[in-house]
Amino acid sequence: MARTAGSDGEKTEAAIREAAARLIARHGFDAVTMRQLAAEVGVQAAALYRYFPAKEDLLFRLMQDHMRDLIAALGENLPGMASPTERLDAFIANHVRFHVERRHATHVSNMELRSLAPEHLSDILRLRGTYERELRHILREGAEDGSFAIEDVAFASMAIIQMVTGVIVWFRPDERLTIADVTRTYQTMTRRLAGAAENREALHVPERDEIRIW
Amino acid sequence: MARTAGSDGEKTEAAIREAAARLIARHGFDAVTMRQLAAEVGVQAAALYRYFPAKEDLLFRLMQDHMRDLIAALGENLPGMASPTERLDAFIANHVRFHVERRHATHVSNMELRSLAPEHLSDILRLRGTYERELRHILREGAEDGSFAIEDVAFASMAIIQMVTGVIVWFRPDERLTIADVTRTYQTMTRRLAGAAENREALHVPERDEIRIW
DNA sequence: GAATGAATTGAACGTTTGTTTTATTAATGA
DNA sequence: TCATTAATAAAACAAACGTTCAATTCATTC
Repeated sequence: MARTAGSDGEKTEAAIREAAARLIARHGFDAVTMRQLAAEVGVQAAALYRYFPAKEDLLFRLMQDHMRDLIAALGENLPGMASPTERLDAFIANHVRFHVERRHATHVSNMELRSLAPEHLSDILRLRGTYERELRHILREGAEDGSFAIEDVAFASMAIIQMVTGVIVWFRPDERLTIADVTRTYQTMTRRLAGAAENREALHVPERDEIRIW
Repeated sequence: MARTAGSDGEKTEAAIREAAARLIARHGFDAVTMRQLAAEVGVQAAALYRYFPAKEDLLFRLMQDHMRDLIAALGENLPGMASPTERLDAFIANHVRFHVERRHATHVSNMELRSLAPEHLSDILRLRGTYERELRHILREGAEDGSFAIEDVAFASMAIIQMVTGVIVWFRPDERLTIADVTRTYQTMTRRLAGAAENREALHVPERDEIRIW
C-alpha cells in the first residue's frame, strides 16, 4: 500500500512532534521505539524518516524549539524598565506558565540531554546558558542596588531554577490549585530566598486558620 | 573457560553495583547494556545473572538500598528534641551530604523511576514518601509554633526538596567550594524560604565586597 | 484526464538486546 | 587429596532495534 487518504505532511509532522514529546517524557528517549511512536501517530515507522533523518535528530529538534520558545517567551514577558524585584517576579511567572503549559517538552529538555549527539548537546547547553544568564543578571542587579541579599549569584540562580522547574513534577492544574496560585507561591518563595527588601521589613505571618495542610 | 583466578562473589557484586550506578547515572538505564556493564566490571555478561535475576531487578535493588540508606542517615542525624529551625538545618545538612557523597545513586533514584516494574515502583515511592514526610513534619511543627511562616506545607516541602536535590546537578567538591559551604548556603536559603523567625528580625545584608559573582 | 510529486506502506537489512544453557575452572572444607 | 560448590566463560537464543528501499497510492497541476 502507500499514501493514505487525507494525509498531509504538515499535520503529520506536528503529530509526530507532539506524540514524541509525550512518549519521551513518559518513557524516556531510549525506551521509545520508532515503531511505537509511529503507531501513536497512526503511520508506519518508515514514514517518520520523511520528516526526521534519525531518531536522535528528532530529539534535538524538539529540544531546540523548546529552548528557543522559552527564551522568546521570556523576552516578551520580562519588563525592561522595572525594579529587580518586579523583574524577578516576571521571570518566575514566565517560567511557571511555560513549564506547566508545555510539561512534556520541558521534561524532555530537562531529562534527555545525555541522549544528544555531542554537537547537538553543546547547542542546547548554549541556549540554556542564555536563559539562565537572564536570571543571573536580575539577581546581580538586585544584589548591587540592595533589592536582594545574595552572596553568590550563580548559586542562588541555580537554586531558584531547580526549585521552580520542579513544578512539572508534582503540579497538575485543577480546581484546588490554579497556575496563578502556584505562580504566586513560587514568587513569594523566590523573593524570600533572594532576601528581597520588602520581605525584610514586613513579612506576612499567616494566622493559624490560614495554614493549609494537604 | 570458567572461573577466573582471584574471583570472589562479594567483591564482584559490589563492583557490579558501583559500576551500574555510575553507568546508569551517566547514560540512563535503557542505554546501558548488560555487556557494557559486565565489561566495566571485568566479567562476562552472563556472570551478572548470578547476582541479579534481571536487569530491572538490579535497578530496583540499587534504588531500594539507596532510599533505605537515605532514611537511615536522616534518622541518625535528625535531633529529636531540637527546635524546628534546628531540625530543618539538620535535614538540609543530611540531604546535601548524602546526595553529594552518593551522587550516582541519587541520580539513578531520581531519574529512573519510569524504568521500574509497577510493583517495584510503588515500593520505591513508599520509601520516598516516608522520607518526605519527615520534612513536612518539621515544617508543620514550625508553622504551628511560629518558627516558620508557611501557608502550604506540602508545597513548601516540594520546593525545598527540589531546590536542594539540585546540588547533584552542578556541584563538585573542590578547593573553591566545599560541602560545608554549600550546606550553609542551602540552609540559609531554606530558612528564608520557610520564613524562619530569626530571618524576619535581622536578615544579614552583605556589604558590596562580600558579593561574590562567578 | 494524464503526468508529476508528495506521502506512505510493507518488507527486509544487519545489529544489538536481555537472557539462558552448558561446560569449565578456582576456591573450599573434610 | 578429593569431592563439592561457587564463580565465571563461551556460545547461542529469539526478539526487538533503527534504518533503508522499492513499490504504491493520494493529491495536485496542466
